[in-house]
Amino acid sequence: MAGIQDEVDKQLALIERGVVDCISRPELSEKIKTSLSSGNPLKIKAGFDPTAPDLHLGHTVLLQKMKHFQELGHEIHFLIGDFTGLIGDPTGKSETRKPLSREDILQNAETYKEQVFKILDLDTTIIDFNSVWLGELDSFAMIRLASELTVARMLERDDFKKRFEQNRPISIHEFLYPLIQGYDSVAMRADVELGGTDQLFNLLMGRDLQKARNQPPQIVLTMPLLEGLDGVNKMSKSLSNYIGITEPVTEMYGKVMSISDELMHRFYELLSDLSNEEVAALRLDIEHGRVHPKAAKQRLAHEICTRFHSAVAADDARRHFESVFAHKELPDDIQQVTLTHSEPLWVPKLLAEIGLVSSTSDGRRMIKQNAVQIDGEKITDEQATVEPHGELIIKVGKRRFCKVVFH
RNA sequence: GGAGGGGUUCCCGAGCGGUCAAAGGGAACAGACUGUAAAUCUGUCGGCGAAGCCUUCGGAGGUUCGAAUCCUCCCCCCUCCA
Repeated sequence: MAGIQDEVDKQLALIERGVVDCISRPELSEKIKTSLSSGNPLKIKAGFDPTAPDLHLGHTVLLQKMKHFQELGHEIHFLIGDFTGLIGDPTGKSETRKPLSREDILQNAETYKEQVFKILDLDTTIIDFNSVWLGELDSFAMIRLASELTVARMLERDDFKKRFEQNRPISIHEFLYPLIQGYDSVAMRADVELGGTDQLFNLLMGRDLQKARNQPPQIVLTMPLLEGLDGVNKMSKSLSNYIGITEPVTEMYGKVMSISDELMHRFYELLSDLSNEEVAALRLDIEHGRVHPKAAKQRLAHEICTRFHSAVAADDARRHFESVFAHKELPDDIQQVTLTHSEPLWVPKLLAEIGLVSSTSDGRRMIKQNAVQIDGEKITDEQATVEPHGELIIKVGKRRFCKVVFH
């Protein structure tokens, strides 16, 4: 019997790592114990909204936690909210989101699948679509569901409460969203549901509804939200402050290197494999000047790139980064454009033509701002022209390169 | 059903007959400083081979020498009362 308790404690330790809320721990402990003694794995649910076809590092915080459960032998359900996506989740932004078409959702779901298994184990992950059971829910059942919850309870949700107090609109269908998400847990008989801290209300809703139907309530675990590249807002596609897990390795490496030092620690905390102690130690080392922050960031960038690409690719990305930005050399995979012209070319026009700037006006501006180099020479005259022969290496700003070949 | 508020350049948001390509902030971009850090400072931020011209202020018309600003109709959003 002592053996089981040890195992329970071991599992709890891994599961609780990085978790913000756990509701509730005793129940979780109990569930694990039951699972161990019965040999039935726990059903772990995590829902994904099918709006963003690209998973980013923010999502991986949650996926890593799912992975932990998977490693412990539990049953992972990757739930794609294809039905809820039709409604539009009111979460976050205080305005209603426009619903997606059926085609979009399916398309997005496919893309999700391709990406999820960079982290989760393909063979033991179960992918569910909530349209399977929600599509069958008739108006009757819907009304019954709605009767299991009060408006007052709904208004406890922060987002709703604020809007209600400020006399801003709340559509009825927004109430339906948490309700339906909760119903998913009922339909799935989930043991545990995972989500970001912003999902707490919705996750608890699952517990309420399960209780209303005499099911053992699910354990709710929330994970911290990862900040985006700006270091302020949460990482999200719509704010374009994200690092997508399918991005080219050099992009990924570069983006990690561009984050602030403060944010780097956060990334270490939430994304790296280092233990909390190691992360804290690293922070101290940097504060005391024993480790250069840049080195620490490189290590982080390398680790992340390795996870989503490979160690070799990460090495390459590092070399690329060093040569282009530290030594200001030209990248080797420079984009090439072939042009045919007989007359001398006005530089702003050329820049626009090859897409390095958005218009000749923009090109003029770049020249005025000393941002344009041709064959290593800075262009200072807006009127400058170029002979249409041979090859030119053009650079705009720090990161825009193009090789032009004239025919 | 009744009363009122509003739609401005990527976003927020001023402007309410000429001096408006439109204040201010944010984002973004460029330059300086660096570790492509961050922060900071400076500049740019509709288009055009350009000290001039052209297209923008929800849509369509109209008044005027002149409209983002006034009028008419339409579309959309919001609030309050019932």
